[in-house]
Amino acid sequence: MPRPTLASLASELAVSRQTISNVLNAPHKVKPATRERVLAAIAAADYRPSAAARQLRTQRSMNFGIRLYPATDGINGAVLDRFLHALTEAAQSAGYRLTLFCADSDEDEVRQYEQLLDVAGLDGFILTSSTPDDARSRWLQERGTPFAVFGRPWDADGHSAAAEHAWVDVDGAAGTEAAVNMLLAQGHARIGFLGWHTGNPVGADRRQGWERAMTAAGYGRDVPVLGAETEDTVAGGATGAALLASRGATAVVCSSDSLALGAMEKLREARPGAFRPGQPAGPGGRAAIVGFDDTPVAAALGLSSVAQPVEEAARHIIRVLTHELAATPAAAIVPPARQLLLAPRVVERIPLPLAAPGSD
Amino acid sequence: MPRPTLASLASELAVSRQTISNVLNAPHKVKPATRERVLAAIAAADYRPSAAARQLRTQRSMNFGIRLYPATDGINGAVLDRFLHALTEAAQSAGYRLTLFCADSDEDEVRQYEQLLDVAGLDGFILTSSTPDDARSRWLQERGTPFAVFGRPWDADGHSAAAEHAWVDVDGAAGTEAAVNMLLAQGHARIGFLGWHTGNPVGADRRQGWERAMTAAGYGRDVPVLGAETEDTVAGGATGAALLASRGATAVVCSSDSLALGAMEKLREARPGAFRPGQPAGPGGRAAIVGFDDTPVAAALGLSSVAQPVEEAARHIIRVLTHELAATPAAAIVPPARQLLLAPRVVERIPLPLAAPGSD
DNA sequence: CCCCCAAATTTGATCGATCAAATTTTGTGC
DNA sequence: GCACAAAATTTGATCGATCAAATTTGGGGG
Repeated sequence: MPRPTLASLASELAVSRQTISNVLNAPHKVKPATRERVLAAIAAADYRPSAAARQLRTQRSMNFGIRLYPATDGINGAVLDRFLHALTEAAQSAGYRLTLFCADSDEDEVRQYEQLLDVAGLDGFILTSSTPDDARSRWLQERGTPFAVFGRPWDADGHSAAAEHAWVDVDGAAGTEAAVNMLLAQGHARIGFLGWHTGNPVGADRRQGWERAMTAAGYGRDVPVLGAETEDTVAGGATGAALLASRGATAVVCSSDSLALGAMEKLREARPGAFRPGQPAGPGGRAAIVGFDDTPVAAALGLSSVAQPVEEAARHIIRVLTHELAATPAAAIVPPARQLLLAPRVVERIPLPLAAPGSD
Repeated sequence: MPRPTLASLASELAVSRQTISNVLNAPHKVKPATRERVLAAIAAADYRPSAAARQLRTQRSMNFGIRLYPATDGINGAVLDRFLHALTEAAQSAGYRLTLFCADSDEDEVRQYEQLLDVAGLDGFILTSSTPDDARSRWLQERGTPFAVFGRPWDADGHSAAAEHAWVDVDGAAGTEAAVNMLLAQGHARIGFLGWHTGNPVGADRRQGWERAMTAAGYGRDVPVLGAETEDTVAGGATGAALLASRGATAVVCSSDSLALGAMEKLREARPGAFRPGQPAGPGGRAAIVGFDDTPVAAALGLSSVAQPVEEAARHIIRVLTHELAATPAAAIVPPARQLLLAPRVVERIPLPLAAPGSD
């Protein structure tokens, strides 16, 4: 038995195609009695309208596109993983689907947009990283294609910029600030920061939170001494942490879990005492390290880390996009914020006592 | 200016719709001269056929579906990440797109199949894990929907089973076997195995490779002593490794990088000497640990690991699916293997000397 | 009981492609 | 030059939905 269509259902029910269509798309236009009858038949026949036919007529594919980046560093990639899952879930429950694509570069990405818009008729895109003076955003904006970015817009100098388009981001500075405050509460004073040596504005933002918190606590003069930058690797974290330790840091806030992992490994066996703050930071009085992104590695090793509310970010992005695409007379409902900065939260953990001195 | 359509292009060129359609879908039916002329016009107008219209007529969406699992353990999740990327890339260059979806359970997954087939007209599915006596495979098989599985079929008892459907898998046993052989070559003899305590057939397979290699090397009598099973966490790895060490193991092959990470952490500071094989395994003569999946964490920490050729697996899956969906008269070309077991390879690494004794 | 207006329902056209069949063009042999 | 098949091209119908306009139904007032 072939799949039911509007026409087949209509003749069975002795009503017209349009009535059934109205039951689904404009129920108020149908008399309650018929509506019930039609709904029952729809359920009985397991009828589901064809997306292709609908798209052909309405020019809506109910599909968003998202670029998949090559898995560079799976440690941090885990964040995007969670984001993608949450996005899919949110899209699905809003009646949208997600289409994946790959691109070699940002220019290629724009080429893919063009293709996907023409061919698949995608209704919008989700960008998962914003670059300074982002050409992709500009292209989409000019073309009038709905899109939302996970990441704030940055101007060419790496400063937070104003933009028309929708975005959601996590307030990195607030995250490092909270991390510093947690460490201060634990009795630390000489709190270092280990960041990236790239000009990445995201990194600069995270560093700023540390500076702000340190200054507010009256340790502003330590800022020039206790900040270090390196490449975003475990080895870089180890080297950087050693440097900060030699400068007297008893705790380190890092820009990533990779760095934090390196720092943790390095400091695990460092001279006892050197990292002992007023109050012990954890078993064995080891240095306190805080990472960023709260990746599974951090969870596995008992590393404190700043957690981004990516699920919430994803849900909001879908909310904004679907609102934008909704039928116009939505004046009644409150539109979601087109620009939203979410606060992260620090996950405090006690390091796994795996290799604690004296254990076997 | 609106997007060009077959009709608009046709009237411009003073040929019929069908001729242009033929140029794209059956070039041999068109006289070379007209073909050139049409192709030039297509390129000039940047014409791209609408997937929705095409799908409506041909009942082909050029779209595969794949379920996204919640990111449970990002350490191992990184493998699926790479797989997904490779899949997207391969699909894209074959002219297909990938649609994501979420499901709460395997039953819900089948419900989603039904929906996606009816509504979006997906052409096939890719399953990324096979369970013993898999109900999803059975459903797809019965319905005649094209699909391919990343993972071998297992019968209800957890043994490798025969199946009609297409699948690709990585030979886990061959991987652990190779790992053991590598360790043997390094001079180790008492090589332990640390696996999962779940009845998971994938884990059983990996354990078997170890047993096989140990037996072949004449250490068969050690097998009952040097094998241990625990939960798949870093903590489990630490505990398990300690146990195996106490039984005299000088090296451990693990079922996952999580376990290996725990083992490595634990043994990093273990009694010197206890883990020193005939030939030093690495700096400081520490125990040799081999993980599984070659996740970024392993790379970051210098942990040896068994690497799965997921990219190749992904490409093959797309090859099989596209072949299945290709126009029937493909008798001329060699069909790709519908069932394929790929060999993994051991990535040998020297542990990062982060916390080597005597470093600062 | 009829007229009128609003509510409910139906009809015909359309989105943009492909399929199947009809038509025109081309080429060959005599 | 002509008949005739093969090659090339065109025409009309169709996939399954929605839009816009036309038609039918129903209820209230005079």
